[in-house]
Amino acid sequence: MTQQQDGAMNILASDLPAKNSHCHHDHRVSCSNCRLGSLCLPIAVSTEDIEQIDNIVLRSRPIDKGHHLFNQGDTFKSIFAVRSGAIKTYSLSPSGKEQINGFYLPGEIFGMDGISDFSHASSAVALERSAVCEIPYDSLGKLSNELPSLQRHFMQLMSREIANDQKLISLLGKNSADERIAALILSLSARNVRRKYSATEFHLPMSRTDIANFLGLTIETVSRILSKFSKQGVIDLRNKELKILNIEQVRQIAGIE
Amino acid sequence: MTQQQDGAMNILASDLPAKNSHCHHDHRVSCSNCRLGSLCLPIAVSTEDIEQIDNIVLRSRPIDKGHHLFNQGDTFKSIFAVRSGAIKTYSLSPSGKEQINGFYLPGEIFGMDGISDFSHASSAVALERSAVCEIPYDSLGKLSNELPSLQRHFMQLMSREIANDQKLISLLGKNSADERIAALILSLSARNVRRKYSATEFHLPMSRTDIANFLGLTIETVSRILSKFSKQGVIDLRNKELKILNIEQVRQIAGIE
DNA sequence: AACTTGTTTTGATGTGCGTCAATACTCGCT
DNA sequence: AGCGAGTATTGACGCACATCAAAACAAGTT
Repeated sequence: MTQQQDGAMNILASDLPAKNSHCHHDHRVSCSNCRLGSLCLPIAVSTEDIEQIDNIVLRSRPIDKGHHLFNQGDTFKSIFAVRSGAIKTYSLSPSGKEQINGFYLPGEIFGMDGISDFSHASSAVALERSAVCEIPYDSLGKLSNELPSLQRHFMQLMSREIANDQKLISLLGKNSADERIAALILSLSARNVRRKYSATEFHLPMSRTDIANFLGLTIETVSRILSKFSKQGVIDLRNKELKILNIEQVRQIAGIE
Repeated sequence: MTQQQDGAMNILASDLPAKNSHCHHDHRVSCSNCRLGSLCLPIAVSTEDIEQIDNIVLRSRPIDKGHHLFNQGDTFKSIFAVRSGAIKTYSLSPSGKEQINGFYLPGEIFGMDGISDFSHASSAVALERSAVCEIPYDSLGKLSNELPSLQRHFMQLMSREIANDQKLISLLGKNSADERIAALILSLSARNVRRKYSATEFHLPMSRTDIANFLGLTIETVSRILSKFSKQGVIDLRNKELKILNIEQVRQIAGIE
């Protein structure tokens, strides 16, 4: 039943358990003062432990829209947490087609696909001016040995990524275009709530093309369906500003309840 | 380039790095004597360490076709390795649709989706009479603290699962029915090779319905396309016995090279 | 061997979404 | 304010795959 509610909400990105503190908008700010509060790290970490984590986190200056954090094939060194803005990760298939694997919003972690063979299986690019925290993997590994709760949390993040990917697989394999788009809207809404923002009114950081690519549709289909939802009075969409007018109906379309 | 080759092959299941030894057909046999040889555990593990692993692994008696190892929602306690037979994992969407997430062959690990919230996000069922090793997660966690290489290996397994899921996402989002089926055939072939069996002649453990479900198609489409491949002389398929007659052409259809 | 039950194949028809093409909007630049 | 390049919308049409339906096959049971 809890299953049900979360169901179509978390199709994207690592929807991490709302827990501890780390990372910030100002790129010099420490984890302990981070406005994202309980999104990044495990709640079980004590105050002095947070300092240790602070020490290994690299805080870069903001990344401009369109700039890459890493590219497919790059040596894997770090995982990343979004502080502000939005990131997409994508990979190129052998035949050269781009597939977007996820959108990552503030408080979410990405870059974990590179662990298995020490090279990134995807590329990561900023959808808008963004700030990220970089967490070197070897330091994290060492620190995990001393802080079991950190290790457990990290495992959970990866497991959650798997569970999310599998929801997306189901969405792509079984659902109509209407359902996919409704599910995406609900996912973004839920993640916005987690960040203490409005459930019904927010900015879409990605282009229509990105939405289409991510959902396995064409840009025309996405556009048409969004227009249809607008005409039906389910949403109000002007360019990238989305207002959900009837969230119950969005849930119905997505096929939950 | 290595990317390319592996590309459409590993769309399913955790295609683990061919490494160390553990697990067997006879359900009493220890990891060190396991015929699966280098598939399960990290190569870096020394002889006495393997004994430690041996001690925590539970070897059940064979599971009959159709019997479940765990169900969606069950408390997560263990991960599993296939010793013989074949397992599928699937999850039910909120609206009750079944989605197969992966097929697992001997030497492959499954059940890692339950770590994030201590409950399984999917169900696992035997496609034929199968034997599995069960590895309790808490014992594994403790042991990992002492054996860093074990921990690293486990992280790699999870990361690989993520990478595989993402290949499947790409397949479902971007590829035609022909391409999907060709990719599945290549994946099974590659995994068969890893187990030192024929690349071109093997048994399909799953039904047409399962193939269709997994690939986001209907059973009729799967059947038609397999018939077409047969008529074209690309494969020879009698019931569930598959012979690949022209693997180059299968690669071409799958869209690699 | 005949009967049952489930699985797979094959055919005829329909439709959701892709493709192609043209128009409209947005935003940065000068 | 006006221009230009990217991005989004809308329409007309076609096709790949789904749906519906029936026949063929497989495997176990008596």
